[in-house]
Amino acid sequence: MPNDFLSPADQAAAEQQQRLLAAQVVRHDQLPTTIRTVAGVDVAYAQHSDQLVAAAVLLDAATLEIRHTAVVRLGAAFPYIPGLFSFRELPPIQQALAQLPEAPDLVICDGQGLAHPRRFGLACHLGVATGLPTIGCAKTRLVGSYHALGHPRGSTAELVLDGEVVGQALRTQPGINPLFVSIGHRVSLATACHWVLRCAPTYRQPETTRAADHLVNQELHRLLAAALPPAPDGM
DNA sequence: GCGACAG
DNA sequence: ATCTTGTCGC
Repeated sequence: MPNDFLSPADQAAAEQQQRLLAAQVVRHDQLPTTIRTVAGVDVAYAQHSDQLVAAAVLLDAATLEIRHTAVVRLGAAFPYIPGLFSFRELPPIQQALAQLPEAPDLVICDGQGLAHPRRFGLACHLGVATGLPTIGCAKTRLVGSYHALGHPRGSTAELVLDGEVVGQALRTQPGINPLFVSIGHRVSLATACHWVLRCAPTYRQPETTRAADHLVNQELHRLLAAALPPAPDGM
């Protein structure tokens, strides 16, 4: 019942749902004065399976050390369609987040926030659905255009769509492809970039995403191994 | 009509 | 995202 809005009857209904919920996105800072924990979420799946594996990881915001983790498995209820990504990945992600012993002060998502055709990417959807402050942090662009950015770590370039700044291309490591950061919910674009850069001191991707990615792949491999016929040990 | 298209 | 083998480098 509470998940009805996550499983629209068809594509048109899903898009209408996005237009409706997009009005609820808070684009300014409305998060704790002191951020103590930051969470990462990610999803993985096997091509010939309808099973989605999602993970939520809670990191200490000061040290970036892992404090808690949660992994869940759930059947896919929606196909992957660019622009309707959240209807596929949000259900398992929300379940994983709910399994954490405590709610995070901030969540960094693996996907877009406002940098979306209807200004309602995964990060916005998760934020509005949970009320948590969220940031969109994607590896590639979905919409908008941007100019070349500098090579140093921390260089940025505005991502523009229909004359509106919907995000920022942010270089987290010198000379390495930038990430695409956008507002999810209750976090301004400047603050979002600040936290993504802060969480990515060593690698291109923030530690939150890296930790969640590692967990889902580990769980996926366990699933695949358990599903395959036991290999004969030829000795 | 022809590309582009988060994960 | 997933599939897929080796290769180059710290």
